[in-house]
Amino acid sequence: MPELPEVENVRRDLNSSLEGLVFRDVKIHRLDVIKSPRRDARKRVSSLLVGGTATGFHRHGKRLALEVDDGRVLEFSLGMSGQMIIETEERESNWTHAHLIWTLESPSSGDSHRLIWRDPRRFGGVWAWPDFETMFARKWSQIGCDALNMKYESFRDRIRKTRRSIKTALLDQGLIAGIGNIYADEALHRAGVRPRRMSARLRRRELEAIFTATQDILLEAIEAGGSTIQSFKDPKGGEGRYQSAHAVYGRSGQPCHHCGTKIQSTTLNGRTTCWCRECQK
DNA sequence: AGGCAGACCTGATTGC
DNA sequence: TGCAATCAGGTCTGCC
Repeated sequence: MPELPEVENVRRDLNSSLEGLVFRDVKIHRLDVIKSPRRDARKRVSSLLVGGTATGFHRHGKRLALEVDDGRVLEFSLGMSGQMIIETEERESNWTHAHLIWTLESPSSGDSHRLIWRDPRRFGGVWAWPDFETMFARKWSQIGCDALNMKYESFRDRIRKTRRSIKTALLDQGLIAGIGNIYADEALHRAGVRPRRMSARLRRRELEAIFTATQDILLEAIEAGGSTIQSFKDPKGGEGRYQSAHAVYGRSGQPCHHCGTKIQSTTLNGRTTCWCRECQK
């Protein structure tokens, strides 16, 4: 579900709510949500940040990581339905599919909080790492550069050398990390480029427009709290507001806001794809 | 190389 | 109201 703007909102919420809190305890309700590969992972799994103080809140593309003061890191991929939930003592709910539940404590006030990893569809996962550098070397450096933390030249070079459609290329996390189905369609509409255009044949002008549109839309979406289509909620239970700004995604058959033409919809690489045949060439 | 179908899952929505 | 079919912000594998 969540793309870069949604994950960034989760990161910011965790940062503002959990920084400086101590992980006191964790309850593991489903061990198989932890995907750590190494044999010694079990030792790390058994503690899962417990005893550490939350100090780092990182994101690369759609991936998220929590770091504690002794260096340990937990990496999260939210998949389609992964959710982080922060609750205070007074407001505890009984969540279904709550696979991991931490208790955190404020060293100054003594207040306690719960952090819940919930993932009904279980397309997401959690990885335990000894430190940020190891995670970066083995995981984050292997995926593409972050869509927001990217130079135009690097974007251009990556897109130019593939013969796939531009939409497929934008969705490829190995090229550029963070863009998913919503924001790929939205960026291509704003840039005026059809999703099936071959990446390697795009003009400089078009590549620049796609780059700019991507960055602008991701930033606008972050500021709007992301897009809530069915189920996205930030850690405090809030919904995104960017879905009302969508120009094409989820608007098949409705008039284009710009020219009034009916928004088209098709399937590209198994993903529903929406575009305007007048605004996009 | 790249397109495509299918697999992994549950839940919300749609249509009869 | 109920029940089945369809669809979903994501990856991954394996086949042509």
